[in-house]
Amino acid sequence: MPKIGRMLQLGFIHSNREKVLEGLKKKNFQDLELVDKIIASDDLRKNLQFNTEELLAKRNAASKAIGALIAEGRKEDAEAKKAEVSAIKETIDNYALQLAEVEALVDGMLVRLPNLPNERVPEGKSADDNTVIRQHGEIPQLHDGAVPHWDLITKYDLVDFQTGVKITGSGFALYKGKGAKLQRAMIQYFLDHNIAGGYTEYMPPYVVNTASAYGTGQLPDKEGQMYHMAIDDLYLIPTAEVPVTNIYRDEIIPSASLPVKMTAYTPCFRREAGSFGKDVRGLNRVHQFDKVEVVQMAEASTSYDVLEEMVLHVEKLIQSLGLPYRILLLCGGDMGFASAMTYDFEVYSAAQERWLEVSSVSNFESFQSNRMKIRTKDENGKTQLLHTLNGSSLALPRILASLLENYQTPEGILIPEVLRPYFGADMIA
RNA sequence: GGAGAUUUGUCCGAGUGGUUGAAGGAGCACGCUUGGAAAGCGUGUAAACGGGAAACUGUUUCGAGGGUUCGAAUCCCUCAGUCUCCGCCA
Repeated sequence: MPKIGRMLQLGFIHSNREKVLEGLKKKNFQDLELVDKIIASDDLRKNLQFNTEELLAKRNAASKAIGALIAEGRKEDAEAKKAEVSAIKETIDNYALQLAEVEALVDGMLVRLPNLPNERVPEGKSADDNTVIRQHGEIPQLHDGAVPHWDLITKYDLVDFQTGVKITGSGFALYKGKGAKLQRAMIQYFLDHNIAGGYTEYMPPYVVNTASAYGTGQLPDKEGQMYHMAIDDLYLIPTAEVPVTNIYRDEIIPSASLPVKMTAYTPCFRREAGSFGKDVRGLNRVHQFDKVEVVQMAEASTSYDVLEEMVLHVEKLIQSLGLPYRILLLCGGDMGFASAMTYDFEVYSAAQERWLEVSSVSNFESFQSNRMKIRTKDENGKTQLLHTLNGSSLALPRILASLLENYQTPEGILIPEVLRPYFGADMIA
């Protein structure tokens, strides 16, 4: 485990034990005893740290004195002093060892603690308990003989799953011809939409180190869900959020540069073990998919305004594609590990007759910035943790699925107006 | 991948074992000066983690980790980044 710094969260846990427990319960976190274990271990840690530092201070003072004595030529006094320091050395080493152990213990427990939900997050155990904030767009009436996207994909030769299996394995799609071009068109259009919204485009590495994966909270929580390259101890990114947020790891951002708004297109890699049936059919769930992400870093006082702004930004994008969608406020039990509040966007997939999640917009408050030490200076010159936020704008495969299904006609698949300049045609026939 | 050089604060840069968290400069902030600005002068200018109501104070940090030593930016080891040459390569 990389060093992620002594967490400021500790002070909060100490003085808000009840609140922390309450929040964890809302998030459906099972291992509630962890909180008291952390508090106890941290008390021990402080104690050890105090004792250790006291001895270190003593040693430093004595060592300085030795230097002075030697300078004065009082060799014997210096030797006597040396013996004195040597005597406490063993104790120091002993303490330091214990301290390191306890620190590792505390850190190890702390990284397993999820973020607390915002007060406004509703109670609930699962996706069934999410709140629909609003719904928009007509559910299209499909013509007779309308089919799900996996059949359309075959019919128009847009994606070749069999060959993807041959090349790699199941869940790896081979986009082809118009299918590949439509992907590229969407990526380009989504990025342009984000740039117009004030986001700066980035092309980050698609592979990250463990420090980055810890920073955004993928580790240790989602260890098994990322592809790991053992030889180099690197991870394939599950989302652009990881490299993009880590751009500012260990940085102090001048307040004049806030909020930081970034966007990036990347492929995303997810192992997603243990799903089956209609959930993974066609493009519903794949191991590698394309996504355009938006990330913001904002001052704590404004982060919930920023969250709403990001929701509107994504909403406009979906609207422009003419897809029926709804926005959900996730309940405590359905939220991600690192999030304090999450809105999910779902588009309607007319032939499957179900909602598909295409975006997730979250405020992480200081959970990620605490791990990554992303800070700013306030008016008083004090360093303050920033809040980090991110959202998909958008995840492509399910958008493609729903575009194909909703826009199918007996003559072919209509391309939404906004994509036509990028795609170079108004129909796939 | 091989060989050599290098890695110091916001930046440049000094520093080969003893008040060095770090000279000097630049930048930045504040103050003085000025009709105003520039120049000039003065002062200040890292973070993390502790103790303390606070003033203040302790520890750690000179690429990262380990070691030697009473004491390390300075010596040793391992790893990483950068640069140059060679090799390989889109």
